[in-house]
Amino acid sequence: MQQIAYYWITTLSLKHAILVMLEQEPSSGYDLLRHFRGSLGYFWNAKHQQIYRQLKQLCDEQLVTFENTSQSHKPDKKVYNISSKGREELLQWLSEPVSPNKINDALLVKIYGAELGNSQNVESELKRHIEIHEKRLNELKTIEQQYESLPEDKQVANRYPYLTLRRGIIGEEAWLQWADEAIQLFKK
Amino acid sequence: MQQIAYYWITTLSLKHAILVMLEQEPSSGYDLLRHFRGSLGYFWNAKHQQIYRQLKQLCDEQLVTFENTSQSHKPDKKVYNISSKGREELLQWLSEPVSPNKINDALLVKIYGAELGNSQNVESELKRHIEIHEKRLNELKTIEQQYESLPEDKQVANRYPYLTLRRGIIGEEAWLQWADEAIQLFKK
DNA sequence: ATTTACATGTAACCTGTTACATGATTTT
DNA sequence: AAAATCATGTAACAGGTTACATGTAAAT
Repeated sequence: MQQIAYYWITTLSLKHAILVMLEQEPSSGYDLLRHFRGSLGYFWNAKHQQIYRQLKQLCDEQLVTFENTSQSHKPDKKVYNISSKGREELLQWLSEPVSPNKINDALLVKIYGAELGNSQNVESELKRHIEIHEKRLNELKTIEQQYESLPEDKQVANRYPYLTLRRGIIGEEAWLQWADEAIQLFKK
Repeated sequence: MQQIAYYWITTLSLKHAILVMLEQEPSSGYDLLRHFRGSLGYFWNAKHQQIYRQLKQLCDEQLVTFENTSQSHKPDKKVYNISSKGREELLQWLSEPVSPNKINDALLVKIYGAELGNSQNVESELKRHIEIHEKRLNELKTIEQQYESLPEDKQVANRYPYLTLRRGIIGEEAWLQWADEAIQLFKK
């Protein structure tokens, strides 16, 4: 069996993505949501319904605890903390292998089948995506500039998150480079 | 609402990926599975259980038809054909926008949290992934060489699938370029 | 002898999305 | 006045994974 080396590969990463964030600082579900929309969102996505459901499960498993916190001029919120059991779980997960990212890219399915339909539709769809990716690249580069203006000790402290940012930047640049090639082909 | 422009964006792409393949040639579930493991697999993945279930649904929706085919020295198989209703559905889908690819990358979650655990574990995990990506890049380049040795008319006929191949190659090269940066950082 | 390829499925479960639901405060 | 942000949830459904299930034929 070719796959035997991978049979113990772990999945369940929403759980661990949340634990990583809670390890950095106690957060409410809404805080986590914003985190997912910001930096983490470039490599892990989740909707609020998923986050709240997952937090409930994490409570049931005693991997996190929470406290109700009242705020002035804002609704109450539940602030979650990672527990020692949660920390153990996280360290265990960090030491295990993961399988490479699964890719399901509908735009490429469309391009693959572009011959069948109206290729102009596909071309304008491609252009729409180019705008989205350009915007995202600019956002990432802005974050990179902020990182580069940090004092050196803070840069060192954040070097691993910075690496994930670099992944985003390199990935988006490559995407746009490919899109250039694609546009050239559609022009022919 | 920022998202309002996208509210009619379609999903459901396993369905359409299968229809695209059936439009090219009638296939059994097993044929589709191999297709997903081969060229298409670099941007759309599905397990056999998912494919067989989806084919059943497509039958129920009358988007495909099938015939039982017996083969010598091999088990019987069901060969599926796209129906005219399926062709309509496919053309409709090709003309609609899709949302950009959702990314959920567990390796990046690990790197993001690398400070918390043993960074050597993360480094060796990264090296394992580098091997996988190098292997995949080589496979893609082999397919590209096959494409380049085709006569020009066949190259033109396959230019859209070729574009998806280019996406794979450029994407893998960028991934490996990033991994180089990452390895440099771990050495420090 | 063992593994890989061929070929198709069911059942249980986990993960992710969409729709529905509420309500205060702040900004435009 | 309308929209965005803050804040948390339920319910139904769709999409994807893992485990179970079976059996032949060809290749190593």
